[in-house]
Amino acid sequence: MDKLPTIKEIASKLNVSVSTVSRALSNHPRIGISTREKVQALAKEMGYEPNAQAIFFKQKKTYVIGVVIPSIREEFFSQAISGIETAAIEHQYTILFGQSYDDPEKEKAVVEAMKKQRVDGLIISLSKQTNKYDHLDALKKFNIPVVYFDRVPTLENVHKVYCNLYKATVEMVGWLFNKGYRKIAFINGPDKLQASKERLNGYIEGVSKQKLKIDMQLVEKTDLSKESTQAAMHKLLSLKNPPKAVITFNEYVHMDAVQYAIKQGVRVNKDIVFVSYANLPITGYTAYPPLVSIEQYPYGQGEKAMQMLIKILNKKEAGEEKEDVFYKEELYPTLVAHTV
Amino acid sequence: MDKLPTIKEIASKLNVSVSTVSRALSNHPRIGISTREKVQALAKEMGYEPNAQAIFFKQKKTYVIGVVIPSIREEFFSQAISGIETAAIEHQYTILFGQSYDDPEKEKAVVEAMKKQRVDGLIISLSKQTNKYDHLDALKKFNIPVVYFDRVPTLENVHKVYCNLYKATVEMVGWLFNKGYRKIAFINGPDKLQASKERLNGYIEGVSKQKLKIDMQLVEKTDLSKESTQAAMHKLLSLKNPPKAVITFNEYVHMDAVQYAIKQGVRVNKDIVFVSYANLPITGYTAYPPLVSIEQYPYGQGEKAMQMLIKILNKKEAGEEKEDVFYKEELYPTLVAHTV
DNA sequence: CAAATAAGTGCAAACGGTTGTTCAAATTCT
DNA sequence: AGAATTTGAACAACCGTTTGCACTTATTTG
Repeated sequence: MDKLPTIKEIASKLNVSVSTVSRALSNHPRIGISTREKVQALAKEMGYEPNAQAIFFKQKKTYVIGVVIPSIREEFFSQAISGIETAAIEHQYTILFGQSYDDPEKEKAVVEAMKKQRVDGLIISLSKQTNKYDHLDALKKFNIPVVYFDRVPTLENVHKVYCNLYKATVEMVGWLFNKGYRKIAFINGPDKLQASKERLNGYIEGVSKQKLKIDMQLVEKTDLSKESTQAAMHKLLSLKNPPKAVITFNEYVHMDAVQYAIKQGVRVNKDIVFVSYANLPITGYTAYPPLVSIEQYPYGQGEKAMQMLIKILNKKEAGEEKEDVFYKEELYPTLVAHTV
Repeated sequence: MDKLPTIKEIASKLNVSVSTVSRALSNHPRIGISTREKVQALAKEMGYEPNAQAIFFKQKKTYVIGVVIPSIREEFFSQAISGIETAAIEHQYTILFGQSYDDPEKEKAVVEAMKKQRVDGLIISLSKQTNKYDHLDALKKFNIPVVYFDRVPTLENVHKVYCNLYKATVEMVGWLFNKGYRKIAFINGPDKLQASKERLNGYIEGVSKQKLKIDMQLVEKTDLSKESTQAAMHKLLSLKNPPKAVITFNEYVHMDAVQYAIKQGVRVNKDIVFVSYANLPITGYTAYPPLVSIEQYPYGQGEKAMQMLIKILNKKEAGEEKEDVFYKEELYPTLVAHTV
């Protein structure tokens, strides 16, 4: 309805120029004290608020960061978002939000929408199927830096924050070994994810380290869907010699695997024990939490990713940007026994 | 580094005016076919993309909707966000995201940040402590319509989407009665929420309807924190005549109450049965899901809220806006037996 | 007391587009 | 052929704010 007050209106009411008003409002020293006060008083009275759109437009800066994740329904990512938001707010940035639903097409679409909005930067955790990065490379032309977190590409020349799960996985196998388990199965995630490779390598190293024979029959894969996880679990249970322990890719895979095992009459954590990655709050309420988990710090990863992005943006503004410098933050998680 | 191509550069390279380029790109009929093609070809070659910031600025429209919720970590809200996002994307809107963490101060801060960003509209689920609406009223001056969902204020002159839980609560009490339960306790949420009032009224009506005596000792309250819920459960268990059934405000209260009860040696769903509101995916994995829940359609509420907001925005643009028309969408949920 | 300096403002361009209006050339009509 | 019309493209204003520069007074300074 009624237009919002602008600097121009203040100017004309006071018979001064817009530049004077602009300077008066920002306490520019060249503006006389009386003018300054008059302007500020009127601005207040009229309920003037600077139009951020206009300012951002002029400054070619939006103070908006795009955040793209596979699915907000996964507690892991909702925790991550919280970390991202906290860091963003601290630095006056806001968050433009989008989900890929693990679909590369949708991922591309939201990334493009964000490009359109001219976000200052982008934080993304890849869809599990993404194997081309064109849509993200396109952001370079637009001078929009990208920080990957958790589900990062294996590329070297990108900014990223992630957990290196290799060591922790070795440790986890060792933990199981010490508890007396020898047949240790592993349900891994999609190949394309760096995380899957690390986990697999950790598993292999862990098994070797205990001088056990590596049996690839014990290594299954899931695309993270319930069905796929059930199929993997089914295969494992169908072995002549089923495993005594199962390591699962993440909490959701864990829950689905456990659920399936129970249906098959397995006495969970008795016939077969389960351990997993990620230690989420919800775990405490589930029927069969993993005996131990590997904490992946979703909140911390999100926070660090945002901080990294802000650092990059600041360098850019200061003109200190170097094309070939890529930041990498690698966290080394450890085992946590689950607190029931 | 290298600036992005603008309409101006295209114009100068082709020796035509910017207006011609602008029109050529938007297929304006007054532009000759040959010029049009030349322009579009060059635009493509240069990788031109319109600067949405500039356009939005001129059109005084951002295509950004602010979304404020208490906490993304609650699955209820992450589901709601998904619904909101789906509807938004369909209509080319994007989502600016913020959490209040159930803190009125933070809520105010994020609402103000969104006002600064000149969002086209706002969707909000109130913090459980919010009792003043100044920060939201302030948006009126900025012509930013607000749609409340789920945690809506009791005010009449606002747009809102919510579940009316009165009827479902009556039904739930009836269900328990039919199963033979007579001493039915109720752990309710914060007073200020409309939802709490509806539930309480439903409870009272439900109990009366079965010709049972209303015993206010059986009605406890929680601020939704774990401690508060435990305290409420503690009180109920300390009664000379503890309840045989407990209705809890939501899933989280349910889980905390159950956890506490177990610690006190209660055999859940044997000594005492538990029923709850909200039927979330995670429930299927929990140790003691409620026997029945009242589905609150978080996804649907989010989606409807977004659709409502878009309708309002469209009316506004068409100039059909009426100051005193307020939309209200009331959903009437029903009981669902929990699928384990 | 003229000249240099400082203080206080205004002018105008710029950010990247859109759009109403104007203007010239080409075409059609009478 | 001259008038009327259509076609194609340029001009210019505008959105709200910032900012370099110029300009006018007043105040110092030599």
